[in-house]
Amino acid sequence: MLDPRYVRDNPEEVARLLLKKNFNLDIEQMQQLDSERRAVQTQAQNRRADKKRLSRQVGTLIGQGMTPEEARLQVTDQLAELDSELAALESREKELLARWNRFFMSVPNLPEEAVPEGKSEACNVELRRWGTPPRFDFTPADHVDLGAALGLDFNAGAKLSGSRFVVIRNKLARLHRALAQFMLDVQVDEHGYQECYTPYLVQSQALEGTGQLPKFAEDLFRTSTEGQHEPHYLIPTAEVSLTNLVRETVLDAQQLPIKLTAHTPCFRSEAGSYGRDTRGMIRQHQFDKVEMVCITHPSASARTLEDMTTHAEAILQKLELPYRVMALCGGDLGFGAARTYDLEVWLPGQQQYREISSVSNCRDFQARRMQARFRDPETGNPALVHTLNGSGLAVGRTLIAVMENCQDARGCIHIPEALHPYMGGVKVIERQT
RNA sequence: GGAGGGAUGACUGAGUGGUUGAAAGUACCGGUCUUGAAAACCGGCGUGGGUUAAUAGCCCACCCAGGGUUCGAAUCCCUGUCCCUCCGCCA
Repeated sequence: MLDPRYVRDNPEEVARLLLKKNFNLDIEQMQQLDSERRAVQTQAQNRRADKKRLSRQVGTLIGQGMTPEEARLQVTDQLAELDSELAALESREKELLARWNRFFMSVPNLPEEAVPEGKSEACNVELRRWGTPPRFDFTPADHVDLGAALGLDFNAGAKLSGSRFVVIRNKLARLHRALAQFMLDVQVDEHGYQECYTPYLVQSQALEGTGQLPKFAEDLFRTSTEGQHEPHYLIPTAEVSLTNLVRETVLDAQQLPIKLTAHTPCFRSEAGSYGRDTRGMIRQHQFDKVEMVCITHPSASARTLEDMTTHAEAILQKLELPYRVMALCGGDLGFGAARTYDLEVWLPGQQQYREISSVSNCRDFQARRMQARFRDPETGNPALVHTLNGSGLAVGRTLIAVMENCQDARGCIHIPEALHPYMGGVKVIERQT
């Protein structure tokens, strides 16, 4: 959530920045809702103050020796009047507050000034490249064709669960596991993240904290509401579990930064992406990811975004996979992000770069929703932390990248050296047939 | 699945209808003392919102959440959520 006071005081600037993100802020509606809410709230508060004074009077009168009945009689007339007034005011107050909340919870984060203009991913700006796409003296196959003989089984996935699911077998499954282990080890051992194991099912509050709810319910898988339990949602990313670890806490300044990582499956309904990336395992309902989350002092988040990006890049470099770093334009930024870098890996089968990691600075947007704060030694008061998240990396897509970049003319996969310790001696994945 | 016990401020923990936003302790901040530090002593110390030029005052709300009883609720009643203990079942 944006700081409502800031929005109130700087509506034009806020609207201008939101427009960069393809979000049209209706200033008039916002101001009307905001001022109406405050007006009604002030009135209701004043009536409540009156009422409080009356009940205190009763207490005083009883203390002076009056019987409770007598004392009560002193205030009944005034009270009846107040009560009817209050009832009307309070129901309006409640309704306005709910509307106000819905409105402000649905406004995306402001992009930073440095974010490039642009409506769609076509306007993203390439910052740098690493590595050179491999040259083949044959036509490189994509991971679907390669995988057919190596244990990548989309039919089995469909049989069990429908479209956008996959079963992986044999050495390829081992490679998938090796990648996740390798990534987690690098982030923990080399970059100092704390390894976490977290729930894959969370409650709605957690998703509200990170911004998936209330706006993007259709992207999530929800458990049935059978019984009286609150529904659970499958996490669309470990960002939800890790970031919400600091929800409703006041941290010591010395605890910052907090660096967390976890390897989890992620579940996305992919509503609205029908027909996109239907071939292969680029876009699945279930995929594994190693996630990095940093909780920082507000002054450190810009720097941390750069650091986290290099932490994600380190994985690709160790795997010797060519990639480029993109600064997302305003129109391509996620709901909670103020600034995002995407890492795109080269896929020879598609002859293009495809997203494999996304690193975002959410500044205080999620922190405000979560009430995640630290005690600021300067003021002695709690202040909102900044939150950042990034993939380090998406495991499924990394598997694809390794397959396509490390294939040979026979359709075998040559495992990058960094993974050898994780592959139990296997250096080449041979075709089965 | 059965039986019971809980949820109070950054933390520990009192408090069962009337200036209680809430004792006490810890932590934290300021001061005295000290060469310095520690200890001791004194003082301060919740969050959100409204009003406002104000991070000054004043006001409202908040003792898990939502309803209710009452002139008045942290305290009584109902519902829900979460946590814990014991038994059963179970990866």
